[in-house]
Amino acid sequence: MTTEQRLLNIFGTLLSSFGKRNWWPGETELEIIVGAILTQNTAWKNVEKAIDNMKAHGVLDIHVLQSISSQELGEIIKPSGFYNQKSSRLKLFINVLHENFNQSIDNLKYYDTNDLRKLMLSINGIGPETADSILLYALNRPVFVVDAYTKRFLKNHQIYDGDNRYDNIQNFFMANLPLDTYLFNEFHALIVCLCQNYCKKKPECIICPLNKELEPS
DNA sequence: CACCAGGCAAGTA
DNA sequence: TACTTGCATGGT
Repeated sequence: MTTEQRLLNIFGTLLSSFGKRNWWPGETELEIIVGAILTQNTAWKNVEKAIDNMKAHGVLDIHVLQSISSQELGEIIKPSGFYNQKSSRLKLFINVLHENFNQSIDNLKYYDTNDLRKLMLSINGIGPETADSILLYALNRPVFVVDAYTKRFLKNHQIYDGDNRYDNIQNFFMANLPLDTYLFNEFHALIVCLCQNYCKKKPECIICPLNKELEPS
């Protein structure tokens, strides 16, 4: 069996076990981008509170975000933690939209995926996972998102034997799967779902859907 | 009480 | 290149 076949089998098992995840939660591109920054090392539940606060205060808007002070924004997003860092990071991203994209997320669509990724990685506070989450979930680009769950999943199920570097793990998926936005969207969301339910620690993985599939009795 | 959560940057060896 | 630390709230 090729690596591609194995990955697609795993994807199929996860999809039939958990169903479509409908990621990313968020009604607009801006909300997805904001969520991607706010969820850095933070439980999604807390991000929801912060985003609800932003909506209640009417600041989930690129023009309002441009004019509001970093301190004031920090108070609003407090439940998501690291609020001083994150308010600055949000404003840095908004600044790029104003200076390079004529104050419109829509203008991002005219740029090449690799150029956009480099630009985003040049913004302080946006690392590879945040950049790729934005590219995949807000801008629908076929980019595979790697996170702590992905690494645990690969290790626990002995799928990948390369090193632990982000770009190499990402390349493992992208070199062994069709570059399909829907596939990458659903696959990452399913890995998160798997790890949140079964793959927390290695022993618990014995009962996870993947092992049931691999060990027919 | 300790530990973790959909990371990142800056500093150290 | 590969660790370590600060950032901070809220849930288990």
